[in-house]
Amino acid sequence: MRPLVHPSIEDVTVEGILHALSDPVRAAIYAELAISSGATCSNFLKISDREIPKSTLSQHFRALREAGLIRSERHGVEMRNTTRCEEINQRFPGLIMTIMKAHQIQAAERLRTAKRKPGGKARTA
Amino acid sequence: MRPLVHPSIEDVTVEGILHALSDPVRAAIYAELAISSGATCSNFLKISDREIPKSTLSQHFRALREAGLIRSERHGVEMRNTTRCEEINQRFPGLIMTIMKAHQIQAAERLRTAKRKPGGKARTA
DNA sequence: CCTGTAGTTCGTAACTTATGAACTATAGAA
DNA sequence: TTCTATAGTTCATAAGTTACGAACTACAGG
Repeated sequence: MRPLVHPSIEDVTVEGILHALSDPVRAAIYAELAISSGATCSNFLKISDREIPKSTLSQHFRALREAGLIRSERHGVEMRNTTRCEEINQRFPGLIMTIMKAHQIQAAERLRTAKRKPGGKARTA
Repeated sequence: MRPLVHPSIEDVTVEGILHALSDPVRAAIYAELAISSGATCSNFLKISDREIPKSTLSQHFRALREAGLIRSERHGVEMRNTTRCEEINQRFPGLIMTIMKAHQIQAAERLRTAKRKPGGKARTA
């Protein structure tokens, strides 16, 4: 089994970070990890009311890891994941925090909108 | 020819913004537009030392437009593009600015690294 | 060594993106 | 009005990426 890849901080790119966090599932995982550090992969088999298959989750963790957003370490049979936010914040000040904040704002807004028109989804096509 | 789509600001999503700006060509276009407002599509046929085909450019502009990042208006035979940064900044404070700043930091760093090892590209695979 | 749990890899189907060729839209000249 | 040039869009398709089930590896505890 190929060893885990963790890019060194100089190899972390903005494109990579943005791409990784542009997926709602990955953004949710990352947000959760930022709070409950050390969570394992299968803590996320259910996230934001959605079932995610194990293989898909594994790929998402790989994407986060190879973008340099998280660090994963094997502990016995499971994988402990932690964010690399301090390092990234050194290199790109405020980036992660601002993105997470924006995701929060959006989530809050969605809650409010959902209450008004449940199940709705408008488009100005 | 189908009319231009500009999502209303409430329909703009963080995922959409991140995805749009996670492409280096689109990030470069957006950065340029943020300075020289009103630029046209073909002002970017050459960007960051790369030739971009017209059809590809057109798609990139569409991506930026449909993510809500820019506004495009026909003026005679050409298209004038402007950023929607004020609107977005209202909704997601600091998001765009921080991302552009991070891109700048990275570009500056790349210049420095390029001087040291010209043509190089390392990986911690 | 057997079993269970945690996660990875592989193959493939579904989706996305890049691009050349052909098209539409507009301005200005003949 | 028609002709020509310029700016940009659309379409078809090839190339690349992503999702996910099935089969696998890795480790812990009987």
